Amino acid sequence: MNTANLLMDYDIKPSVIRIMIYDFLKGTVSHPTVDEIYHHILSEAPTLSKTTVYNSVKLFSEKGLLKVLPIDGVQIRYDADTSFHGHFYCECCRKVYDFEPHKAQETGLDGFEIEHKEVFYSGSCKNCIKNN
Amino acid sequence: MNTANLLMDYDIKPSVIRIMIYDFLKGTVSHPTVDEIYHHILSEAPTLSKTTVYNSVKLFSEKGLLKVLPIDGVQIRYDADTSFHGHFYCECCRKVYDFEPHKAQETGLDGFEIEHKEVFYSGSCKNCIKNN
DNA sequence: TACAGAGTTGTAATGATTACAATTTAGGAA
DNA sequence: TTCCTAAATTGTAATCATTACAACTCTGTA
Repeated sequence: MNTANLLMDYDIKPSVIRIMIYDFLKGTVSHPTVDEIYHHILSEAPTLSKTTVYNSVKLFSEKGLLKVLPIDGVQIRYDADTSFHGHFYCECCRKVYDFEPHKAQETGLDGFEIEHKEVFYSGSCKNCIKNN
Repeated sequence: MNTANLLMDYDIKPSVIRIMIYDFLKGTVSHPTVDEIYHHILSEAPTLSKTTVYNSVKLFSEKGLLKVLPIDGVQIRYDADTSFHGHFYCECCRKVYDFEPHKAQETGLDGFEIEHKEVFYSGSCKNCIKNN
């Protein structure tokens, strides 16, 4: 499916800039930050504002089109692959790798040194559901 | 074990303030932010500086005494329970709950509405290990 | 008492993110 | 086409968590 139709499926008006941002995210495995998205798109859209990037990724994630990865506590990263998978953050080179966490043995992390494991879920807790 | 000895076991000089900070973290299940730690300890130690809290939690986490939880991308939270367990972030009330992720069915989240699941590991990747 | 090192403090700087008002763009109606 | 309206985009300023850094304080020891 082309990106314009995909965005419309998610109730997002497919402007040129939004398509460029989404295509960049979809075509990379590096889980970019806003700053990286901004600098990449800037070469094709010289008048791009960083605010537009923030607006777009916020809209995309609200509509469920992006995963938000607050991995290192400094910059938020974004992932266009919304299927369930794990993320490995290398504290040395700061790259983020995908892996498959559901097996008994993780696949995709052979030779990696895992120092910390975190499982984060989010949503609404019982109390908040009751009070709404 | 008392806190002073515990800190020494982790190679941390047990100053009064460090003991107060660790005891507060150990005695709560709320996974506090630096700001929350600061305001809580301030009533007992009126000259406390927020920089000291930052220094202390940084030292503790480097020594492996605290888990760092960059859950919401805004403020980092800290957890004195370093055993493996999952964290559920309620996007409504912003509380963080512990749960047990290793069973087929998560325990501790009955009645909760899980909207997002993230699995984050960190450490050193294969390339960085090879180059060191 | 004097000294050294670590702990603590306060201020200033950094940097990601957000708020907001102004400007531009796109698309429909007259 | 021209006008109009709403949404998209832009740029600047503000916010806020975190870090850098230099000054000060405390503790223990010779």
